[in-house]
Amino acid sequence: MTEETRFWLMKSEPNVYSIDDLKNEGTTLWDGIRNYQARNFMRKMKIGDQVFFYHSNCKPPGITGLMEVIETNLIDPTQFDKKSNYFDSKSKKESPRWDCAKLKYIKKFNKLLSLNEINESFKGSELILIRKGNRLSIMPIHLNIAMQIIQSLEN
DNA sequence: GCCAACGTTGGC
DNA sequence: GCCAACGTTGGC
Repeated sequence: MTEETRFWLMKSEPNVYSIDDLKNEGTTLWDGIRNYQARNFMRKMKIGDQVFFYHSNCKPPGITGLMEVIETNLIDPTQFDKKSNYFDSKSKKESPRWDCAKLKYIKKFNKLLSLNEINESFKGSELILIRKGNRLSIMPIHLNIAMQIIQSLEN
């Protein structure tokens, strides 16, 4: 990992799509993002960026694994799929509104870094965006914070 | 452009 | 199930 490595965090509910699902499949298209801020962050992703996999809406919520960006700027197919929960009637084929990145499984950490522990460790830090009330499902993680997260998970 | 009503996320 | 903290929609 180099100094230029960039880090992100992506949330998913484990009963919808978990780190174990990703481990089994190897790669996944991160589709279904319907929040502009999250989409815009995803657009900034570059191949090789590292991404923390965060399990949300479960007990306990927290960081469970690591992924890597392997493709970017892919059209999200679910926006045109009438059977999908993510179908968007306002999105046109000529100008798709939603796109996504493709992620590769890197590892599942031996332990979970719970939201509690994250909040304890990074109390008052503006560098981490996970906090009560932040419902953004994709967010950048500052390099210093990412290093501390990895260190605490690999010890 | 304002804002009320409504919908969603996600921790608790 | 509750509800805080948003985001979206649509009338005006």
